[in-house]
Amino acid sequence: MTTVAGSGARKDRGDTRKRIQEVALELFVRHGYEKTSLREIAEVLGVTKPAIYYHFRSKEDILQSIFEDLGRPVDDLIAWGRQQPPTLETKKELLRRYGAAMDATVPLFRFMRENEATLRDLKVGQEFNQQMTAIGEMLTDPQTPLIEQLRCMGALFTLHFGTFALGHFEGDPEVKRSALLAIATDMVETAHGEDA
Amino acid sequence: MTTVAGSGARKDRGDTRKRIQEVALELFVRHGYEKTSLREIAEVLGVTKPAIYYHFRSKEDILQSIFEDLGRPVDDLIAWGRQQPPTLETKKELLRRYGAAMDATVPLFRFMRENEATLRDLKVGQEFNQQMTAIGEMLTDPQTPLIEQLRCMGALFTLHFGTFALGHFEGDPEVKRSALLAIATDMVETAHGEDA
Amino acid sequence: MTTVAGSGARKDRGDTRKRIQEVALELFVRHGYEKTSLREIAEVLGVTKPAIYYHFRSKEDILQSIFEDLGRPVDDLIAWGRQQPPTLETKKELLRRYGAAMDATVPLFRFMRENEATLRDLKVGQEFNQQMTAIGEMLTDPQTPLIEQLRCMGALFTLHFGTFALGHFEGDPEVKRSALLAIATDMVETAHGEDA
Amino acid sequence: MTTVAGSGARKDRGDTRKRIQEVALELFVRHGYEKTSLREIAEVLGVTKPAIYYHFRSKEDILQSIFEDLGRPVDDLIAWGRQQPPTLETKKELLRRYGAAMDATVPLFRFMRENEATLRDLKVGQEFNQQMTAIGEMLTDPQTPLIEQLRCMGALFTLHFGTFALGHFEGDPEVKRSALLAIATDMVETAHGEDA
DNA sequence: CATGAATGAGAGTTCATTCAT
DNA sequence: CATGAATGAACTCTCATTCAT
Repeated sequence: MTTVAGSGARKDRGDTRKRIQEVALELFVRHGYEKTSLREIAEVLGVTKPAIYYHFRSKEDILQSIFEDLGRPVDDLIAWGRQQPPTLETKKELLRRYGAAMDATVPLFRFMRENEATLRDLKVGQEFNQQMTAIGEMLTDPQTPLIEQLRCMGALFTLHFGTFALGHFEGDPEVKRSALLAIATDMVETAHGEDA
Repeated sequence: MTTVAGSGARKDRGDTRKRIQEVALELFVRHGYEKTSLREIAEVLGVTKPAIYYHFRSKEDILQSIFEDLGRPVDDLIAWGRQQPPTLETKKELLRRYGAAMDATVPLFRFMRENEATLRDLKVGQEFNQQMTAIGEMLTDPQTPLIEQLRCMGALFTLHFGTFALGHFEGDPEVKRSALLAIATDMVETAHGEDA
Repeated sequence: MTTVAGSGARKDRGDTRKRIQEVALELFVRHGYEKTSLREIAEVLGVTKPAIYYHFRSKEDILQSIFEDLGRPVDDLIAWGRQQPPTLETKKELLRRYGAAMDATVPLFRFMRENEATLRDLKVGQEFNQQMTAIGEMLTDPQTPLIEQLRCMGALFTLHFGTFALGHFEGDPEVKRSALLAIATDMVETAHGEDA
Repeated sequence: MTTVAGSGARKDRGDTRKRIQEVALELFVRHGYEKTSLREIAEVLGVTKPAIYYHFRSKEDILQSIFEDLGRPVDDLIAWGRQQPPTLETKKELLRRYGAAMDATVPLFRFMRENEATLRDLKVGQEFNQQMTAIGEMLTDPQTPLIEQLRCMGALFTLHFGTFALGHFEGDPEVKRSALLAIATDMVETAHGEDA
């Protein structure tokens, strides 16, 4: 009935699953994970709750799947970092790539930051924590003085949390982003004893 | 109704209210605000739920009161800052005092950071956000180049979020704290064109 | 629609229907009727739920069909019994054949016994109850004293429920079964005033 | 408001808990455990579902509590039996008392029998099974021939399941009960080599 | 014959909150 | 000050069942 092949815009295809992820992430970001109910997600999508359960086994599973799809860039980044020599150049590249990865998935990162308590005992939250920790470890060299380790960590925080605060400042987004990266880079250079 | 400071020996010395706050904060920090139920709080305290409602009008009210009591140092800090000239020295002192205020109430700050999404539409969360913003504004001078504004903000982030990460590093807590403060101070000095 | 006995090589030899029955009975026995979901049955079979609905109109229909296929021996037994004279010899033969019928379909009987409450308002459960009652009536002669009627009924219960308890005793299954039958036979003989 | 001490019929007292148990048992017996919903129980009682949860932690907990209250007689019986010598007289007394215990709690026993599959993986069901097994073991002497062991078990089954079937027979309930007990007693006497 | 996708109904459970006492 | 008892609303999740394909 609703058939006919042709070109165009079908009501749904196999994209329901993806639409669930999109809507869920949007609502998770807006209201928080706990306060977003499946009823709400279903309502926005115009389907019923069980329809969601056809595609995902549980509410947590929706989140999990979002992370698996969107979190990959950071996973890749970590894998890449582990194969590089721990030089200053590597660290600067790490920051550059991390900033880019964040930028591509700001909502996900915002969600992570804002729901830390909730995610703590959700499998997915622990994985994310490990990601952050892993990158932190690549940036900080245990051989160096404490203050320099902390400075590298500060570089990461400046970049990470600063990204979310960029909205408070005026100017071209691209310019703001590279300014932020420049600051973070300065910090690791300072930590390595170079002149800024 | 509200506790009177005044004189004497009250039946339970009015500390029930305080105990509720303490237990609540501890559980809020541990499990998150949403996932902490009043039943749990009451159970830990060994009282019944209505007993809590005698002291507080709602769950949110408990949180509110905690902030009013514990968040005052930051309020005071902001008030102080507003009366100072916007010099480098002021900024350095701001960071120093902010670090000290955090230190005195780490759990509260941790809770804030980890429950941002939840708190966002709770009155108290907005107030906190204003606090952070207010301090940020005192540190950043809109007249200076964007990158230096961002650097000052990075100093705040480094200090703020770094505090929570200090546990990952070895060493005397006092030493770690002052190292962190030194880094933040470096950053605002750099922003002001001074040599680090 | 319904399977045709007839000739030839069907694509999947019509055994899908039978496999559904087998798996369903096994799960019904293991977890109970209510707690066995069609999803579970479908999963074990490696097919989808609608595939089951192709063969059966409803969950209850699956059960119904199992009974029609496996419950026939008892139906036949009842038909046979109704054509015999109500002698002691007939009763002994009834017990013998009932024991044999049970033995051939222990799982079904076990399922019946363990899900009585559930089955009560399922058509199939009522039919089974009528079976039990019918056999009971053939064994008990309303003309005889109450105690002897009860004794005959006790013979049936001993045989029926004892069968399920045989696992608790050691020994050759065949030996145990005939011992049980012997006891039941003793009882009806006693009821008929014969020496055991 | 609804106060006033005096004699009479108060709307509730502390008996809500007991009323829940009564209604629940009645519905469990009538429709089975699984098919009885808390909504139904609440509706019959004229309260809301959470009211039930104030008194019981879960649906299973309701059942558990019913058993703890009503199942005690059998527990006591088992305790008593374990302190007696394993004589014929003891066994006869066991049957007598078991019959009496059942009679006092027919609905509970009926419920057990009819919901075996459901209860199997509910803690309470396992406990009940142990009860039955315990009494069976007191009646059967492993030293005697298999057939006599089975006969004793048959005595228990006759008494147990016969009790539920008594409704099918006419006559004074008291008379029917003692007839049933007499049959069971006969059986254990026969097993002990005595003349019936 | 079979599947992917969806639905309506309802389950058990928990929550913040409110009375009368 | 505090309790016992209860409520309304909402939650996550599961079920048997039904389509169009």
